Amino acid sequence: MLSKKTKYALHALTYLGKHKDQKTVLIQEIAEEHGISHKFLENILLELKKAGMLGSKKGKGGGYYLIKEPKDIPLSKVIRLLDGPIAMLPCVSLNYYEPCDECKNEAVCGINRVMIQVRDETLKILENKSLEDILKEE
Amino acid sequence: MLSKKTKYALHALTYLGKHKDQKTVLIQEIAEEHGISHKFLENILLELKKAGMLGSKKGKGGGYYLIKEPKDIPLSKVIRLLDGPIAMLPCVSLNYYEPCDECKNEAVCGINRVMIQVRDETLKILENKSLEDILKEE
DNA sequence: ACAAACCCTATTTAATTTATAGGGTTTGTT
DNA sequence: AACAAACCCTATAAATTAAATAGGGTTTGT
Repeated sequence: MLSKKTKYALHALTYLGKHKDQKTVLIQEIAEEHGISHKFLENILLELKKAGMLGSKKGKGGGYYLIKEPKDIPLSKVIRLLDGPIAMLPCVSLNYYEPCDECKNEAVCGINRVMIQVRDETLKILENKSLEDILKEE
Repeated sequence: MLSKKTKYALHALTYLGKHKDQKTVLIQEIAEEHGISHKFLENILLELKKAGMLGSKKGKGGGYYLIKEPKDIPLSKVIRLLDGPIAMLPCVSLNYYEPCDECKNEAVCGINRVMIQVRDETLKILENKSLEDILKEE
């Protein structure tokens, strides 16, 4: 299941997507809309900004705004950023690889092989769904 | 990522699948093979048994054995049993549904809609991969 | 009778996630 | 130039969940 961080991120991105005619949107506004703690959401928006999905403006009248087209923000990117690996096992993760400690020999592990297939097929899904798909449904 | 419980379950099932010529296999044997605590694994095998995937024999000379054909043990079943929902959000889970508490109106939530699609496609994958696929790779 | 091996429930420990705290920096307005 | 609004950053605490341990109970072959 997605962490709250990722869920909040998706809600925030959706909100920003729906208000992209405005120059900026306040953290407070998004937080209130979804009942999220201001400070917690702030950390999340910061991460999204560092990852290049959002821009922000400081000072009075500032706020956040989408810096990319919704179609260029795939779910895979958001999930990886806030939740980490998409793969089901560390030993098949493309971005966060680590050996599994209960696995004696990865080279001959059937679980590993099957999970690589699962990962590839799952990635196809998550790379093809974007913020745009969410916005189209609202 | 899969929990250790699920990983251990998959390793145990694989081990049992590779030894299905024997009548029974000891917990201890599987535990040692993969460096798992005997007691922790015991709990997991119990769950697999209650779910109808394994049989067991008590007393001296007893142990566990596969009660189903490997092709009839889909990954989706193992994951759901030990890890819970496959869906990414509680509000789109088929087996463990719960409303999302940060969602104001599920009926008009684009995230919900898209995650239903993701769930359906993910399920296709996990229902079509079975223990047999793992065994074929070893 | 005895010991091997599964069966069951409860508790403890460790890890991770979620949330809070507290100040720092930038910038528009007066 | 002062002030306040609003983003920026790091560290710590609280809550939740996952992982492991504990301790005995029951069955069964020899």
